[in-house]
Amino acid sequence: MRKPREEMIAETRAKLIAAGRQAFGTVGYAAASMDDFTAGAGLTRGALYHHFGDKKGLLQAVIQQIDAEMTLRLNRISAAAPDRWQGFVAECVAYIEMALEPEIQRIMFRDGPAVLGDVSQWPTNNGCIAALSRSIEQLKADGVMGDIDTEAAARLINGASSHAALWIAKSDDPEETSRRAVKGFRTLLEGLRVKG
Amino acid sequence: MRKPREEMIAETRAKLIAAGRQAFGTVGYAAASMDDFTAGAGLTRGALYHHFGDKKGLLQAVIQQIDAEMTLRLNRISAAAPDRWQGFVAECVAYIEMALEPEIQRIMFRDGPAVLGDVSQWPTNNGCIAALSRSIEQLKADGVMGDIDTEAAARLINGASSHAALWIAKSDDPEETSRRAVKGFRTLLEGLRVKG
DNA sequence: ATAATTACATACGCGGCGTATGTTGAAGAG
DNA sequence: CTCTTCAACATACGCCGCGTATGTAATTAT
Repeated sequence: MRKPREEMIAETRAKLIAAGRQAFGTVGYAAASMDDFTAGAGLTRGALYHHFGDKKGLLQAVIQQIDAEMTLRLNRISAAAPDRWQGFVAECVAYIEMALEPEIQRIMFRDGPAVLGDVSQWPTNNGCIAALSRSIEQLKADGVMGDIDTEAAARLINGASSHAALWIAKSDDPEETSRRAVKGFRTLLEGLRVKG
Repeated sequence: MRKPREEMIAETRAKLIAAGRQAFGTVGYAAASMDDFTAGAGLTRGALYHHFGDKKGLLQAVIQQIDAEMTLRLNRISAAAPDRWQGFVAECVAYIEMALEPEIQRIMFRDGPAVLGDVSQWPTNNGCIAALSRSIEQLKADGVMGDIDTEAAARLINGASSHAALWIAKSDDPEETSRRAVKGFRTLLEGLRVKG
């Protein structure tokens, strides 16, 4: 075995990220004790501080991982659609649905921004914004979407989506609320489409 | 002086809310030490626990106060507009601008949701959502806005606004970004307007 | 082979939160 | 008017969690 060392290190990092992700996603960032969830991974806080600097550093790594997964899912969805507009709409709806998952909601839309500031602002994890922006750019090039600032549109849609998800998740009847939200969302997007 | 007692109590409550608001709005909820900011108000943590139960209780009171102020401002703005549609747009733009104020941004859009969950969900402080909903309801009745679920529209617009504010506040050039955001936002709203 | 660095674990102190326990002064009963 | 009671705070205590400083074993470099 030439380099089991690096593998062990990567494994340790992965274990810490997984443990943190689990804890952050369930009890939340503030209530997650580093002693507890590192012990759960068979490690100590020493390892965490060594690899990630501090608790926020680990959160950052967790967010980066989740963002990558979300971006991948979004890209697959838009690629599978019959045309660009439908792909775009499907992408937005999927974004809402992802935001319904408790782990994503808690880490990406709640604790993340609260602890690290606006997460989508950093260079490392703007994957979802970037994915939305690319779709919008293409739609504008195709003449399907009217004249609107690309990044502004991406941000606004992103905000509307995440808030819609919060609304749905907190409602008494998530199923019904989800239908209302998605319907309203489609109407909103339709308003951006060039009429033909 | 008939009842200086109740006045003293109300004053104490107001002092605590003011001190908490100041601390939460500047250093943030998590970093705000109850010992510190209560001492700054000439009180102790004992008074805080007596009146508000715990730290979250105080945050709740602070949020309620700010929400009332924001609602008042929104209502005045929409009332001063020449027609309902312009009033609605002005209301939305004002909402973005309010969300730019550091105190509002920090307390209402960051720490509030992170600590208490979706703030707009509670009965006590959905003032801004309610204000938006009323405007939308009237526009629909006037035939100016198309068929869209009122609450869904209010939520989506609310989400887009607050996210836009975050984007602006964090950008390198807030002035320029603000122009882009507001312009994009107007375009988005225009898509909801019935064409005539 | 020894030195130096990496990858963790252990130990310590500090600050903050929540609670349990005073203490004071005002309102109500007789 | 006095005594009781209770509200409105202040004080005191213990626990937990974070960050850092330090220790240690294993790997790499020379």
